[in-house]
Amino acid sequence: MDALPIRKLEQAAPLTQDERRALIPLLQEELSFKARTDIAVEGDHPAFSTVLLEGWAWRYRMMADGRRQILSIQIPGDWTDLHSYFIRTMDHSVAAVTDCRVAKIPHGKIRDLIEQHPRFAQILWRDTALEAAMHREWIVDLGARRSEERLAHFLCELRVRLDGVGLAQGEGFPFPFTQEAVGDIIGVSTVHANRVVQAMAEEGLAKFGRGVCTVTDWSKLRSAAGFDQTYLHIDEGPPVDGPLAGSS
Amino acid sequence: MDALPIRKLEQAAPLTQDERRALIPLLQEELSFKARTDIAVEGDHPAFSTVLLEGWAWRYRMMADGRRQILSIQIPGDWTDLHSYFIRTMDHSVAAVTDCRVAKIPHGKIRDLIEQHPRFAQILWRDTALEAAMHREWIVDLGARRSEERLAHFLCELRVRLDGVGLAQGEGFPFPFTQEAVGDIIGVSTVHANRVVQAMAEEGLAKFGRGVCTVTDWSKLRSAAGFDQTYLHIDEGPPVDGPLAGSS
DNA sequence: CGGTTGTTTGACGCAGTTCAAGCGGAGTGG
DNA sequence: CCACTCCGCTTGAACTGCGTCAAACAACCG
Repeated sequence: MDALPIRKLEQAAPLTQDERRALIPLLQEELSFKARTDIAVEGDHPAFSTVLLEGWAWRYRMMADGRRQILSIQIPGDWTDLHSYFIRTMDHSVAAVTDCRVAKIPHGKIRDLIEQHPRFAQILWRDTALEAAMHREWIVDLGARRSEERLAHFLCELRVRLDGVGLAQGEGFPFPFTQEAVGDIIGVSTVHANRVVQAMAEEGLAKFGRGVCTVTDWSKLRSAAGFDQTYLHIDEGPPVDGPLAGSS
Repeated sequence: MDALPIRKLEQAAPLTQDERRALIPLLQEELSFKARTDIAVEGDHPAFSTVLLEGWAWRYRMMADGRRQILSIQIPGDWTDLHSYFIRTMDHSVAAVTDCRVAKIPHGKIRDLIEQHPRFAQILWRDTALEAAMHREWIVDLGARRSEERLAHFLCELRVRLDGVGLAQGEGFPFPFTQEAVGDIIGVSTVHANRVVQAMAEEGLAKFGRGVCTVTDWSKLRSAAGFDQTYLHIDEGPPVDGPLAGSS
């Protein structure tokens, strides 16, 4: 179960036995967060990074007048704030959506890990690049898709990512979001989020209930969303002449 | 002039004489692109990364029905596709906005550079993290700000970034975008982009003309945009216990 | 069983889109 | 040097997606 972060990193390239042995101890120090509490807050200067072991989290940004924008969703295996390794000041907050367990990894230990096993720099860096790619897709969502496409696209992304860590079973998958949260994800008001949700249920695209989303016809949802999973770069393998090529 | 990419990397941490000597030869192989031509296209598998030496570029994504979303703006000193070092398939395109000169750096040479000077992994990785931070800000823009705030915010970001590489002089700065492009940046139609541009001129926030944007009252524009430059992480210094701390 | 949190509905208004046409400046060819 | 063309900018009018306000309802929980 807690090998999840490792399994996720290995999507880039298998780890050697040595690398694995070096990484595992770093995942031992755990923190727990209750649902709806902050893991890191805008303005903080964290001295450690965290990896999500269990539960859901999100990045978000509050504006002066109370508007909130959710920036990305974190599922088990994701690094919740790897960037704090490079960037001193948090420019957004991270919160637990459900109850969470995270591994706490002091920056100094990441530094040591990379010094002793330089390939980790590349592996973690790739993770940062993937996160940027997901951000770009959200920019396309918010800038160029209609609200119903956006929600459909979000569901597609979520399914593929959950699948990657074995958390989506068949048609349904966990969906721990209120409609207010859905609105703040796809950039519409709560009222409109409700209408989009209902419209999608009526069209037979997706149903929501008790923390679960059920999709009966994925290909229909995919085409409604215009979803193309290239940007998630799953099972793609590294570039031919790239840093991780040797081991694939 | 061509030391720009180096100067930009040194915002994170000064390079040693050795590192500098290793980096400079990589910037020697140049390519030129005419305005409005593609530097890299969605679906490509680039074997090299590029750094912008002169001119402007942008990342963009086309959708099946012709909608276009611009994902980020590149100015001299920026890496136009560093991520292709890790990610085999381009999930978006990069185009020259004006005539451009870029340095072409084969992935193998980046690999060698990092092997011989491991600190470059950290320095370039930080660049990727900064790009992700800018993407997040655009997500906030498109999801939670009104169109006029968005344009104001975009101008503020641009000014700060241009300032960082010495390309903004006083009140005015180069602004090589058509109104159609402005619309595709801030996620509105061309017609509406025109109305926003005019409204901002009337309110005395910003004037546009002949490839130049003029802002007489920056503090006014800043507050109209709700601009806070934290997310650009300029002059912030690295985290205390982070990888680049020793040299600041 | 009352309070709290999340969902649903309706009415109304506004921000932004779409379509369609006209305008002006810059470049090009005769 | 003028005429033509193209491209980008501008304008108006009708339309629509989405926001806002306000209220009711449903579910959960102590």
